[in-house]
Amino acid sequence: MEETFLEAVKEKMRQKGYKITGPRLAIIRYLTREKGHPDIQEIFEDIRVEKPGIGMATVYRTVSLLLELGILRAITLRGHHLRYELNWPDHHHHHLVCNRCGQVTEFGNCNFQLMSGEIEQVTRFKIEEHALEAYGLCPQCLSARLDYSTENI
Amino acid sequence: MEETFLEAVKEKMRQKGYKITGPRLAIIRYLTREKGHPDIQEIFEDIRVEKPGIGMATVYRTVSLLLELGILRAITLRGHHLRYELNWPDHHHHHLVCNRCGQVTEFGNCNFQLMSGEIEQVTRFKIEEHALEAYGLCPQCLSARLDYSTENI
DNA sequence: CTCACTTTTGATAAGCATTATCATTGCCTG
DNA sequence: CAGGCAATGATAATGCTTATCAAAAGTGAG
Repeated sequence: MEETFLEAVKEKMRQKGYKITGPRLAIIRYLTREKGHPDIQEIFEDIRVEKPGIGMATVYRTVSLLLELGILRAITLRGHHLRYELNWPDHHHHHLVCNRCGQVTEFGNCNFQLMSGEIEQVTRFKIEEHALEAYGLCPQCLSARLDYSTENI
Repeated sequence: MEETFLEAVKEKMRQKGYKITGPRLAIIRYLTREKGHPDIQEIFEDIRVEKPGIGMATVYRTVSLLLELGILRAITLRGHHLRYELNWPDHHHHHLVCNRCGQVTEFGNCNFQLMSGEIEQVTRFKIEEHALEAYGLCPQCLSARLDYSTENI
């Protein structure tokens, strides 16, 4: 899976005439390993562990290249700074963010298509994509809060 | 409606001990008039028409105050910079963004509650809020594109 | 395999947006 | 209406992102 994806990425870069360099490969490999939603700073720091000489500018340039190629997707949660995730094929999902600890979970249950027809009729837009974020309390913070309420009875 | 809302805002500010000043009032009044989704620069420029002496810092400070009080909501569309809209009571809606011209339209048809139960069961989160954005082509850009395709036949 | 060409890299400077500082102004309570 | 303190506006400082440029590295031809 990871290897197939990596090959597909390389092929896409070759097609567009971009060179497959050490820093770029390191970043792509890191992103296929990392299953979270790192921001640019985290990417930089993690990559530096294995490639100490890498520069911040290269990380910025590589990230925007991968965005342009559709390999990477950017998400903003609560309007905070950008976080990134690989755009795995056939992995439609959305994000659930804990209001207390900030933990991000993915969920796949999305029946947006049930609304989209109606929205298209009302607005006359032709909808191509959508993004959904839900905010609430994760199981850990939920039980912590329940404990706290109990204490106060 | 606008006046009632304005009074409610003032009351909330008084309760929290914030002073009701000229610049703050001007910004709130502007936001109740303006029905779009201005960014901080637009707010600054529009306010300066009626209050030429106002400083950018005051606009930033007032916007974050209004966000803190829940009077204003921030939205990020496509991860671009923040835009703002008043948090009118009982006005649940989402945003539809044109991929070509950037026009933003609101829509109210949202049946998120149909998914939320299932998501809560699967993830064990307690969902409190959600945000949905749809991207596509607005009616104008849609017909422009159709014309264009026709030309190429 | 080597060379030559072109892109990419890393270090650094430059550019913007946002936040902090601080003397002055102006709300608000008594 | 006067005193106290928060808010303002101008400006400096900060921090994130992009631009610049010489050196290094990838690629394709021979």
